[in-house]
Amino acid sequence: MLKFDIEKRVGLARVGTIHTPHGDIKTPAFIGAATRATVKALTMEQMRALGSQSILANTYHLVLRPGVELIQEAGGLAKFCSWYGPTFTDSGGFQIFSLPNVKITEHGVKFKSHIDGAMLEMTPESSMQAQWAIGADIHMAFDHLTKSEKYEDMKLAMERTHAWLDRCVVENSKLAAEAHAKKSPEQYLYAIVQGGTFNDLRAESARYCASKKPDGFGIGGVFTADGMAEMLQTVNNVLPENKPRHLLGMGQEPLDLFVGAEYGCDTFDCVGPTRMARNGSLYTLDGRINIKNAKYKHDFTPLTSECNCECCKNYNKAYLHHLFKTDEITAKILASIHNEHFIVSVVDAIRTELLKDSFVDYRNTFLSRYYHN
RNA sequence: GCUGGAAUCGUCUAGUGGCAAUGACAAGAGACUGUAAAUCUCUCGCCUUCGGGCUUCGUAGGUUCGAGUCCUACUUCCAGCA
Repeated sequence: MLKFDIEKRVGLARVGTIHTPHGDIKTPAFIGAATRATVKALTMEQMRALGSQSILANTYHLVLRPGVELIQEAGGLAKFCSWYGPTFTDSGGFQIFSLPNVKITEHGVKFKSHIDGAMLEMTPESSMQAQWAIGADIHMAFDHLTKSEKYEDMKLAMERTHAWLDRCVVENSKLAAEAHAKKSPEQYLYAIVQGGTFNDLRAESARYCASKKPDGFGIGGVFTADGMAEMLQTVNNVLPENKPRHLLGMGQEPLDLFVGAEYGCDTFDCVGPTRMARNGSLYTLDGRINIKNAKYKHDFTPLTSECNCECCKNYNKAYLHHLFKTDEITAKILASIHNEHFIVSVVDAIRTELLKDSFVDYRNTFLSRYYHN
């Protein structure tokens, strides 16, 4: 069983530590999105230096390339990419949602590979097998997201997620027993709560997931902060307190992280910070700015004087503007260092402020300044 | 000097008688949430009440209902010959 210590509770919020075989995660924490075993534009050394505690890779993408066998040959995901710390994998469920040409049946999902067009099938069993082979510390159950906003569709997706969770749990036990026999490190399974924007479905999903007694929970299918507080209250009041909760995919907006942590989520992951960075949209305490805008051409001040990332400590906005306008690789690297550091730091600060009992003041001050415009 | 060829939005370019005129780049702005994203979208002659109006393809004339496109001269550039 995954060890999770909670040292402080403030309402639904908690400060804790997830103990994995490859190290601890002090929560709340932002997990870097390393979809293809890399956080785009960043080295693992840079990730460590900017304060990241853990990364999350994607099973679908790694199955396609380089293939699960190669990662096994390397000694698992962490060794393969030289991340000497805790790792997560997402199940591939999100790709049902994001890729065109997917065929969903009770058995599983048929994808058309976006690389060579080959038909591939992923099932709860095959996702579990792939995740065990990839060897991250924490795995996500294979779930079903839907683009539909209709209640009936959301209910069906949730029910399928539950049926698949049953199969994930069975397969996971089998694989865990095999690993245990071989004395290889333990790996853990998070069930994923679905239910969309419907709180009765969310509550039902949380109850169902909890009944399966997984090691932790992912909360999936969340796309905006609208209604998130209420939804998280519904879900996290049902989920057992003593297990970690990961809010899947949210964290592009600082608001997501404040609401997520306040209402009981422990970890977050999001591609937003690095994608924003590559596209020139950079976080400051006064909101995001587009560094490519002409007004920064002659601005020789740092992005923000209150940031101590490598980018802000050493470079100015005019230089970053120049790097973006000339499409230099360094632009994306520095911007990614900054944005990832910014978001990791926001969540770290939430942890600190919860411990100091000053969370609410911090949140109000931060958000009113950040969303001032 | 002669003989050819060329001149179109900031740049390169499409266009060989029929709607301010193609594409790329540059420029300006926007979007992005478990990454098919180093991506995508919009604007890009001037004015506009968004219906449209006005002025444009080196310069000046001409032919034509109509010219970036054909003709004449000039200017500039390129190539070859003197």
